[in-house]
This record gives sequence, structure tokens and C-alpha cells, in this order.
Amino acid sequence: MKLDRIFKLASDRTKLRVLMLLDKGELCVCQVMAVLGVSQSLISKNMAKLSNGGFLDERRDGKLVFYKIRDELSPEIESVMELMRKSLKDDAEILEDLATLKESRRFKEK
Amino acid sequence: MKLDRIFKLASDRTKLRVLMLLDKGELCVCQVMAVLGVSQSLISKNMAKLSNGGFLDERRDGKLVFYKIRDELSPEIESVMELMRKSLKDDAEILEDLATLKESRRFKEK
DNA sequence: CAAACATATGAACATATGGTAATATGTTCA
DNA sequence: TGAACATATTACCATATGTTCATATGTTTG
Repeated sequence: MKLDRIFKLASDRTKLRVLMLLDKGELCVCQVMAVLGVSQSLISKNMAKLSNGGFLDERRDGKLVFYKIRDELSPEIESVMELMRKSLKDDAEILEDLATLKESRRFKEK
Repeated sequence: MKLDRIFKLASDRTKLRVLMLLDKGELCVCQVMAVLGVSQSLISKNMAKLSNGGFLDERRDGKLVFYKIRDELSPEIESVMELMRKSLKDDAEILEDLATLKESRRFKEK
């Protein structure tokens, strides 16, 4: 995957939010959708792009499709992820997303 | 400058080529235009965007406007530049651009 | 000042992208 | 099998982006 395409995949707020969520671990489409509060089709499309672009791996488990950050990232993508982690560490919206994720997991356990 | 905007500025082939040229040192619009073989207005616009985006500094010297990679880059942009250098080190088109740049300088000296 | 040159800007166009809404596909389970 | 759920895909729209062409602005020099 060429560098300009990699940057393009990371040059959108929604995809950054998805990536930062998945950076905490594997999630299915419906979980990401619920946490970010955006439509199912948008999440599905974004995840498909990130998967084709080499950021994500997917696996189906019954009705659910789980996505996660790929184990063996290309060096370029690994660098981009690293930069995202550093740069978005204190981003208000991202922090809120992560808090919502924790909340959603608490509810799930009940 | 937010990270998604930074990535967006680097997610285009022409801008990457411009940045890799300027990474070798200051150049005016007409030099970049000549080396890359693209129109004057496109180079001018791209450089303006990169300048607004925090990648470049500009200075006018008579008729010429020189652009260069900013001395004090933000950490994010510095990382993006570093990634570009590594990733495009062996890129055929970029290498060709750099060769053309050297050629153009030889001619200039005559 | 006028001509020539370098750069910036605006209009116009094609394409790409982000997004929504609706529909199709795949999966489970009663 | 069919209802219900999760995901993917399609059609569609609005906006952004890359690009070209024409024109305006700024600068030097005859």
C-alpha cells in the first residue's frame, strides 16, 4: 500500500476514532457503532476500507464480525498508528469514546 | 493543526513530491514547477496549502518566492516527514525527481 | 511607465470522499 | 422454514479535492 493511500485512510476523523477504539482490542461492528454513535453502514464501510488498506483484520463469529488492528502491520502503518497514539492521547473526543466503550462493557456484564 | 488535517495534506502524490524536493533544501515555485513538470498554478496552490498547514515557510526575494521545510515543525508533522523520508527513499518517481533537480542545478551553473 | 517575468487567485470541471437511507446477504434460533 | 438480528452493499446526495485555464497581483528593468 502506497504512502499517500495510507495517509488518506488516516485523514478522516471517523476512521481515526475507529482505529483508536480498536487499538484497545477487538470489537464487532455493532459495538463500534454504538460507542461512536454513527450509522451502521458508515462504520461497516470505514472498517472495510481500513481492512483493505492493511490496518485491520476481520473474523466472523456467528452473526458478528469482529475487527482488530492487524498483528503484522506494515512499517508505514505501524508508524502511523504510533503517531496516532501519541497525538490523540489527550484528544477530548477520543477520550470520551474510550470512556463510552468502558461504560458499554460494564452494561454488557450485567 | 489536527492530525487528520496533517494526514490529509500528506495524502496526495503531488504534495509528497513537493515535500521530498524541499527536503533537500529551499526552492522557488518555478524550480519545483520545472522539476516536477506540472503547472505553475498547481504548484503554487499546493505550496500555499502546505505553508498554511505548517509544513513550509516562505520568503519572497524579488520576483521569486522561496519555500522550505519549516525549521520548527510540530512533533506530528516532524513524524510525518520522517515517515516520508523512510518510506519514499526508494520510490522510483521521487528518485527521478531528485535526479532532475540535480540536473537542473547543473544547468543553472553554466 | 510599459514590458516581461514570477507568483497567486478565481472560475470551472471531473473525480473522490463522507455521509444517509434503503435493501440485500448471512447467521441464528424458535 | 421464517422471524430476528448483524453486517454488507447499493443508490444517492453534498461537499471536498485535484487539476487546468485564464486572469490578477507583485516585482524588476528597459
